[in-house]
Amino acid sequence: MVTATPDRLSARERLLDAADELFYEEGVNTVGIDRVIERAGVAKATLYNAFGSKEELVRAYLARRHQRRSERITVALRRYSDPRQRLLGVFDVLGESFLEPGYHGCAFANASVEARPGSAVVGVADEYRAWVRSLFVDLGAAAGARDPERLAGQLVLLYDGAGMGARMDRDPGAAAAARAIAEVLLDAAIDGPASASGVGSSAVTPSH
Amino acid sequence: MVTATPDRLSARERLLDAADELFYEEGVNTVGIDRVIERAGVAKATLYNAFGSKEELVRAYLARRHQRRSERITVALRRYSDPRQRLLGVFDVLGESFLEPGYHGCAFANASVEARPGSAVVGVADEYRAWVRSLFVDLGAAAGARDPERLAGQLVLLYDGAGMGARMDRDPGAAAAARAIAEVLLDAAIDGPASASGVGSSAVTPSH
DNA sequence: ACAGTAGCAGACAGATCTGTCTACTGTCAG
DNA sequence: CTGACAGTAGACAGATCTGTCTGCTACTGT
Repeated sequence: MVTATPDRLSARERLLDAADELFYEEGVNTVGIDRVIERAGVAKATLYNAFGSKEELVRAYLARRHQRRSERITVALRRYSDPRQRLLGVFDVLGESFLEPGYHGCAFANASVEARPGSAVVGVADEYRAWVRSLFVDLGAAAGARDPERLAGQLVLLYDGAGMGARMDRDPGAAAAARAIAEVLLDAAIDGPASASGVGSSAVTPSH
Repeated sequence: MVTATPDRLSARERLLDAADELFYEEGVNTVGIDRVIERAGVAKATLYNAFGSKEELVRAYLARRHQRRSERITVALRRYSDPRQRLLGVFDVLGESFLEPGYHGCAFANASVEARPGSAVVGVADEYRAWVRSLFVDLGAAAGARDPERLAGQLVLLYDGAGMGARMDRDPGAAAAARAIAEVLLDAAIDGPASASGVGSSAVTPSH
């Protein structure tokens, strides 16, 4: 039902492919429906029959992106058995993404900038971020962190910073920089009780 | 010439004020010219007389934002004389920004998402980022970092990560988290040659 | 054979956006 | 007083965008 003939994907699938390329590459608001259906080789009625609205197409595009990204990371981490390597491996995957041609930053962050505040787009972005965070919590716990939640917060910050730097400075090396910092933080999170300053308690909860 | 009567700002200034609020709050592409001139209380011809195009208005809005932000940080850092406090103070200013009502992330990053690739917007964003980086280089050097360039790269990454986290997770505490990490990195950049792992050389250059 | 379904092509409505143009108004220097 | 100037109000052109609707085609299960 979803799958069409073997050599030709279903209209829905082709629409999602086209949406993925165009929306990610050029932005959600810049790309009109007409260009999406043109690239997908699909009639306009088919799009509205399958998705109902542009916003829903955008939501579906992001949902699929979330699914593929989490799968990709999960699979890539299977290469490692050492918990420490597994945690740092997330940044290696990130670095691979940065090197892909046409990297334009985090799709969820980008779409979220263009979305209306109450939009469903914000919802998928939240889900994605929750997934990343919980991934880091699990990896941190497995690696023996004293406070996995706190470490995860720090790692998400590095994850975000790397993505932003890679986009704004066109510098794929941001992933390696983030990885190096992650190593330091991971060591600090496993070793004895706090190294020098009051990092132990003043970070995860705002002190204002 | 620029300044009008004392109680009433010049049309150009009122346009920039309106553009700043609307473009930052709701996005550059979402807000039309009509809404800007309506809020500024200005005729449409006046806008095109003063700026020539919407893109130029956007550019001017970002340029003023850059100027104000750098001034704000510079002034705030005058409170401290200790180089270490001055460096970390940048993240305190960041935290204050996050607490302001209606914080919506880095204006340059947001505008850059919505801009066309070759746009002048990308140029001002680059200038802003170059300024932030050189600020961190100077502060790091003053604080006695062995490799101020490398440290600055790390701090920019934290700066970006904090901004992204504050926006996407609606969490102003991201600044404090970034500050805590910055402390660790600053210590590591000043102390003896590398603490545990090979952080000393493998970070600034990607090891892939 | 035939009904049902999925899809294609494209016209169309209605809204919105940028940018231009005309005509009017108030202020101030000379 | 008068001409230059800066600004106001709003109509207008031309483009573009979302979403709907009509008619036609091709395949597929019974």
